[in-house]
Amino acid sequence: MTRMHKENSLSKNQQIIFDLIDKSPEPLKAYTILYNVQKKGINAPPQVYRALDKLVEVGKIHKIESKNAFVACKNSDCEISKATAFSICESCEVVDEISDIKLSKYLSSFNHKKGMKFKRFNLEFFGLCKKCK
Amino acid sequence: MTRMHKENSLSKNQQIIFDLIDKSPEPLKAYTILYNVQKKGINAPPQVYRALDKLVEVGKIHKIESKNAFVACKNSDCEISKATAFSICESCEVVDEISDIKLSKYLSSFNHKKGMKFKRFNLEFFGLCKKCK
DNA sequence: TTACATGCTGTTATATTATAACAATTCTAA
DNA sequence: TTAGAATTGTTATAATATAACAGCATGTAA
Ligand SMILES: [Zn+2]
Ligand SMILES: [Zn+2]
Ligand SMILES: [Zn+2]
Ligand SMILES: [Zn+2]
Repeated sequence: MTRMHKENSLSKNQQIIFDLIDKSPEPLKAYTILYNVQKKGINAPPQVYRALDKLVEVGKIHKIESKNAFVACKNSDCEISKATAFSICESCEVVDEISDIKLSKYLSSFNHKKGMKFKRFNLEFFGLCKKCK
Repeated sequence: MTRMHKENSLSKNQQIIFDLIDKSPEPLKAYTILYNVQKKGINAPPQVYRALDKLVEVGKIHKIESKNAFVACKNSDCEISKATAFSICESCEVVDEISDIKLSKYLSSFNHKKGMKFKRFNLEFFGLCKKCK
């Protein structure tokens, strides 16, 4: 495989899987991804999960924890995913990444009474989107 | 089974499983729960998951989505779990439910630009607890 | 009473999500 | 060019969660 020199580049499998997630209008589950990349020679779950792990690590995608599904970051990689917020429609299941500076600042500077210093947060809002309400 | 008349009461299985979670200093996973209640005659996963679903629904417990584990609500049942926030230590895995009125109000009144009205949120903070940092 | 609806239970089987373990190859920096 | 790191490919298995069906208890309506 033609490999570029460094840092920002994704490996072959990572790129294939990122492209699929990035094109998708909805969060994708790991096995949905697997079925959709088998034609590209990715045959087994570990190949998918490894790529997903890496993509999450570098902030190219996020995991929607309440759905076990993955979306591409729409938000300059969220400072490597330290501060993520999503709106999730309980009816049509559409997920949008929220990018609200005030919200992000507010939560990033939130300090726990018990002396814990937070490095990261994930926030998931649920409701009905415009179309569904 | 002796059935009480209504509302607040939990069924036998629900009570057994709630008691176990409530006593636990840490979040419990479904199969950990299963192993621990087999002596009480709860033998199969659906029995556990059904009780968990109900307990979540009535706000007696919460699911920590990033860990697939359950904790008892420490916070007057969080208005039936409409507004939950947790701190999670990435080292020792201790989880605390955050009850911060200002935070809760701020998030409950947060409105999405795209016109979505939120009914519920779940927030998970990650970091190192006092002991681990 | 009978009939029906609801909620809980028990059970088997299966679906879905995720990782362990190992071998081989490719990339990168020195 | 060579050693380490990252990535890949592969098989098997672990961990998490639900489908489907049957039974029983309670409450309510006919
Ligand atoms: Zn993002
Ligand atoms: Zn919708
Ligand atoms: Zn609570
Ligand atoms: Zn800790």
